[in-house]
Amino acid sequence: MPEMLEVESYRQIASRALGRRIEAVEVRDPWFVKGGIDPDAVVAALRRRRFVADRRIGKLLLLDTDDGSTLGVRFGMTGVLELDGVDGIDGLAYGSTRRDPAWERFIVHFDGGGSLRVRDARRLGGVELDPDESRLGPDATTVDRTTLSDALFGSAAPVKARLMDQSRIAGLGNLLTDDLLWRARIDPTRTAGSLDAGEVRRLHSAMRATLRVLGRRGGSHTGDLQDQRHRDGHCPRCGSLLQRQSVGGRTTYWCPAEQI
DNA sequence: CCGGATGTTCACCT
DNA sequence: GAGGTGAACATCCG
Repeated sequence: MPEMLEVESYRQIASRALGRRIEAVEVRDPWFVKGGIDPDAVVAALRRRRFVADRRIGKLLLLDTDDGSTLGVRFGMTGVLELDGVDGIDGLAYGSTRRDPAWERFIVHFDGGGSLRVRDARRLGGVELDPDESRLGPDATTVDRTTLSDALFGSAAPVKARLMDQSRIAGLGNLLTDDLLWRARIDPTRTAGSLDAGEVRRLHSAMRATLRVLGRRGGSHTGDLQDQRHRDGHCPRCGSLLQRQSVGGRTTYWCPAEQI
């Protein structure tokens, strides 16, 4: 479920835990600890520390401790962050809201009884100590037109694949990308490097608009295309039958009449 | 029952 | 080197 809009919501929830003393850390699922580090090392790094800053780069949530280390959290497709029993997705449009204690993979207990919990049914997410932030491009909310243009320049890959390449631009997932390409009226299969200046301009403003509008509406599941993401789905603007095809390894929907 | 689902990583091709 | 494909992870939903 989480793309950058959801993770941004998680960040805001996590910010309420800043300054609290960490009493204990529970690694319910050792497999959930990434980066080739012993789960005990993560526990030791966080014990008795406080989180002093909350950050987000794309879909990666970063919590800095007063000790100079950083806890990185990735949510995969089904990860949810919960603080003191409140889900970071409350208030967002979401699929299943089921809570199964078996899905709790990583728990930070604070002095005074509160807790920060990472729940992930499919285990596609994970936590990591001091993740390599340099592997991510700039967050999509900060990308200007020149940066976008540079990210596309000279690439033979489909423009959609390039937009979702987290090392170029961080944060855009499958749903947001389909929606912004629809808004920009650009065919997702177009070669990234083939877009002219006017198209890059359109793409950039569509990207900004999509993040702003969907952020306000309640997340990446509130896109204009969302209800039509199925076989026989139609373009919300012109009514054409949507094209459905795998692009950049992901199921992609677009309007063959308008997106050229 | 079957196919597909918001993500990332990796092995293996072309 | 660049890009594509499929697998893996585990579960839910239509």
